[in-house]
Amino acid sequence: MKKSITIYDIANESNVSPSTVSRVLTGNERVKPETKRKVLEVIEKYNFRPNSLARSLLYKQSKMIGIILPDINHPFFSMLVQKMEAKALELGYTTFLCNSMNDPENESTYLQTLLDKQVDGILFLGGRINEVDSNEIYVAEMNNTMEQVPVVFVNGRMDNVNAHIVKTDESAGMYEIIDLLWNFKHRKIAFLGGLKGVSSRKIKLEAFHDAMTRHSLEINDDWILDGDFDIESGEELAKQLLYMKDCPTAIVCVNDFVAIGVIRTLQQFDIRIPDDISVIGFDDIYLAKYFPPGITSVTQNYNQLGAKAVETLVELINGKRPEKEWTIPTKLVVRGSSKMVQNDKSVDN
Amino acid sequence: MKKSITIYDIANESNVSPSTVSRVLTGNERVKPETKRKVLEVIEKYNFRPNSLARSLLYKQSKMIGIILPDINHPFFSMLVQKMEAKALELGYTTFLCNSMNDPENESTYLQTLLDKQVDGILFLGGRINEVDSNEIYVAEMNNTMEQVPVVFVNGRMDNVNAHIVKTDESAGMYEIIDLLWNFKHRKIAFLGGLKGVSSRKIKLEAFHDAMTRHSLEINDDWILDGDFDIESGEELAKQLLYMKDCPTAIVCVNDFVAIGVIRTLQQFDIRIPDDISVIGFDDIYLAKYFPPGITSVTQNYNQLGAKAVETLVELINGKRPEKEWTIPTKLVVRGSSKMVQNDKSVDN
DNA sequence: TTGTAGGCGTTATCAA
DNA sequence: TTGATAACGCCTACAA
Repeated sequence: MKKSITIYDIANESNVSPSTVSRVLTGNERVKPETKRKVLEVIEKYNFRPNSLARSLLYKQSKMIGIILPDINHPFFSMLVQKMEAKALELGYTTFLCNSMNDPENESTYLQTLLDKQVDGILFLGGRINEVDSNEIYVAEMNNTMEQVPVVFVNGRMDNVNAHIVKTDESAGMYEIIDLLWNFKHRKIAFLGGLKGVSSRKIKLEAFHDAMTRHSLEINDDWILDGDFDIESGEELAKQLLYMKDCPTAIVCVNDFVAIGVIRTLQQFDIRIPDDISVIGFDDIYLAKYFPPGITSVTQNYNQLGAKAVETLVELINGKRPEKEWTIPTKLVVRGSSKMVQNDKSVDN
Repeated sequence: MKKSITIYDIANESNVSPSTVSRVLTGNERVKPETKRKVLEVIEKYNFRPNSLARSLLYKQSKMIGIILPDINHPFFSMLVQKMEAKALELGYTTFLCNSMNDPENESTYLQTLLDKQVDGILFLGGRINEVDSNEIYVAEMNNTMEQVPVVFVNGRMDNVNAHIVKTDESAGMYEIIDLLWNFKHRKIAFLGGLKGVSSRKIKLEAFHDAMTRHSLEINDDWILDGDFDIESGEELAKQLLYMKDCPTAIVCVNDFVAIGVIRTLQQFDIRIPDDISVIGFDDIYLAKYFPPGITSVTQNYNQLGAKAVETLVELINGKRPEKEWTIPTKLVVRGSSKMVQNDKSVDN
């Protein structure tokens, strides 16, 4: 099928040596303009391009960055990955995407595959670096990986793994949310969703506690429910909430998907959003703006987050010493799902 | 940083020759159990793994598949890509993702990059293979690419490019939609969205015409509006529709995003979905199920589509002769956004 | 300015 | 059963 053509072929046809062709290709050394022209002609003619595998072998760098993530089908990751790819390209790297599908074994396999393929560095998102308690084996594996190639964690960390970290300020985002709700006179606030033991829930929940306490707001533990990160979970948890005698006036969700589920379920029970209950999401996915009544959410500044992660990794690759940990600010986006509490109204069921 | 360790190191430490180490690694030839054990021990000790670049160079195959697509951030593609990756992995290949961001220049660059990286085959989605009129330069480029490596088009084609094609039966999907609407007694049907000159619009629109004619339904050209494939476009087009004296009772959208936009706008104008107007989408993205009132849509059978595309490509790589063109059936999913026309109701404005 | 030779890490062939 | 050698495609000293 593919009679792949090499510098030797080009050299033959141009009546020069392979090294001269190579020189023309790299431009690192000078070649007589005339021979150069001749060689370029032949290169053009055959549409020749050097085998980057052979080059990588020689240079000991592949100009590839590996990205391990749980699931590209989640808008948070697909958005982030898109930004990362763009930044990597800008810096002369291509990216190698690996969906672990949240299976730690897949993560291990991919980690190994990426090393085999000689990527110059790895960006790790979600999965094991998002577990509150890190599994010893995975810690060992990560550390072993990091001996071979630089690794940057995005929005996560692992105990006993001294990786560089780039993350969004999820805590600050949560403070903003509670501040908003406080200003909107909400005093009865719930926190819904997220898997127990997953740090993106834990971080937000801790900030939730802090912020509530700071405003001297009482925390009702019945209103703090864990589940998962998807729409179904939001629906499920909202129902649980509705069975309770006392209901909150505002619900903070671990992400926008949960918020969507919550909103759907509440509406099915004829509870109006935001008139009866305010609902807040997190991540500001594309749909947050469009899902009626528009979801108040916290944007993770995908562009900055992705770019900084890639930049940090590339600096490490180049032997520089970037910040060990870098935090990207978040920003609250207020939309229709939240509003000021109306004194003349109350929710009972 | 990375004092990369080679079979020579392993050979030295095990007091055998590099070739023996290689034999242990590949398992292609027999080695004395005792030496094998010894070598494996050292391999284990250093956590050694062979450099796959070097292997690829020798084998002239990288076990990598390139995927070029417009934008991973669109649920249609992210879902599809996820399935493709899984299937590729199953067949022993890793995937190399490239977001062209709908820029033909990026497509060209990536095509070249993938060849440079010696991928064994390329899956091409969207972009230039989705243009009704193919640009000559891109045609030439595609043909040139196909001389070097097998290429499979997914849901697209190009004039004068004789590539293998795997696609969903978008026409059949549209027939199903019109049949449904017919059974629901709709007689006034609109078609909204999609860029003119993009084939995924053209195919659906042609099927729309066919199906309408088949049912002897009159087609009102004012109700056939083009725009884009996103939510904003759906909103825009719905407004245009509302300005007209006569309004359809059902709106068929080029995809779910457009449908979401249409539904939003109609609801803002106090038009009830589906009581006043039925709205149909296409693609059955994750959110179609959850966006109130639930969007009736056509699923593209992502799993089958992705798997078949990868299988076809891998067969080509292995010198087999798969079907030149393969069509995956679609399936209509009926949800809350469509219903039977109520005779006692009419929509005027 | 250009050519020769050696090496990047691996595997396959051939000989021992 | 094992080792030496050449080859994959490219690049860079070094020599000419």
